Amino acid sequence: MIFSKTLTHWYSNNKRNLPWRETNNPYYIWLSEIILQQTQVKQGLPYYQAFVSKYPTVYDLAKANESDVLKLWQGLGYYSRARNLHATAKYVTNELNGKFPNTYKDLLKLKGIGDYTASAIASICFNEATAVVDGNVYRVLSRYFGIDIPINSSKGGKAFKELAQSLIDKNAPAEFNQAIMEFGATQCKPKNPYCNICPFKDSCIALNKNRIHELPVKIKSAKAKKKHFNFLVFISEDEKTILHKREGKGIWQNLYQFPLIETEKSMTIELFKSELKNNDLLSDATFDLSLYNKDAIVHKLSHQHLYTKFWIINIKAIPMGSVPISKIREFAVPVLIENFIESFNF
DNA sequence: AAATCGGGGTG
DNA sequence: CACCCAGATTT
Repeated sequence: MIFSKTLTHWYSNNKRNLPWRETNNPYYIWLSEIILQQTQVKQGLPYYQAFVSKYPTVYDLAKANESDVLKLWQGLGYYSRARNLHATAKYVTNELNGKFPNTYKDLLKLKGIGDYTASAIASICFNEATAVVDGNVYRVLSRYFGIDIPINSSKGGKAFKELAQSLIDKNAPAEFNQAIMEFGATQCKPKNPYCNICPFKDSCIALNKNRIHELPVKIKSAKAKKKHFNFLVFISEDEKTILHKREGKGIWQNLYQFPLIETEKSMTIELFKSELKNNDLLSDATFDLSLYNKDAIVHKLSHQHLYTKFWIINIKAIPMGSVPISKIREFAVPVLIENFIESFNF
């Protein structure tokens, strides 16, 4: 009780003004929570504004095309969030008559909503006392209580959820949940937290045992794998190119890209010319090949480092599946492709 | 339980 | 370079 009181008092004096704090409408809260998954407020804020502006209600989002939703999501990453967002908007509109579920248990059934998001919506919109556990909560609780169970282990997930649940103010769950996250985000930061002005400085176990820097404990993930991407940037005499939609598993599902040839090693122009001889897109056409970037562009993702070369292919005509170059900015593309499009002088 | 899914930012 | 972010889902 003293913990939650101290926390919410701190919050009342230190909370940021954020647009999703001006409403309890589950559509807006849901939208903000999906956008903010693994995403800092600063990065997500403009996307939230754009989505609210373009899709003011869940009905508007439901009747959009997935390609338009992905285009608005472009650059934010973790694109399954956008696909699930759209699918859930359609489900809520068509199967639930536009009304979001109003309990943790029922919210959990929706695509893209896991324990954290169900707890956030249930508490903020419906006053249900379910504790959120996000990266901020792991950090605050592991430090304050001196807990060194790895936060990304199944044991840690359960332990911290139960601890947060035991601490939540059942009379003000929305306030408590947002307070502990805000506290973790702006005060009890990963590096250089403001312990000298912390309201918990006397009772924080990590601070008093000088363990701030070693908590929370996290199991390390594998290092990223290197890949070599070669994009084929076709340019025909009538100013058309080729874009392919990424399908199946893997990164960037349902986004567009130039035709891709992945190779084991970095390609020189000689190696790549022979690589192209047995390519469907270029079977018996005459073309002129040049390399846009001599040194590979390294695009770093969580689990892959993409060493990328853009190959320019000037060709007389593109028989099928071509796109006017003037329209390529209408497609949702990965940041890697977007950066190329913006820097290349088409 | 471990791997996968992005991109921006910090120290 | 490692680590983190208002996590969820698949393997």
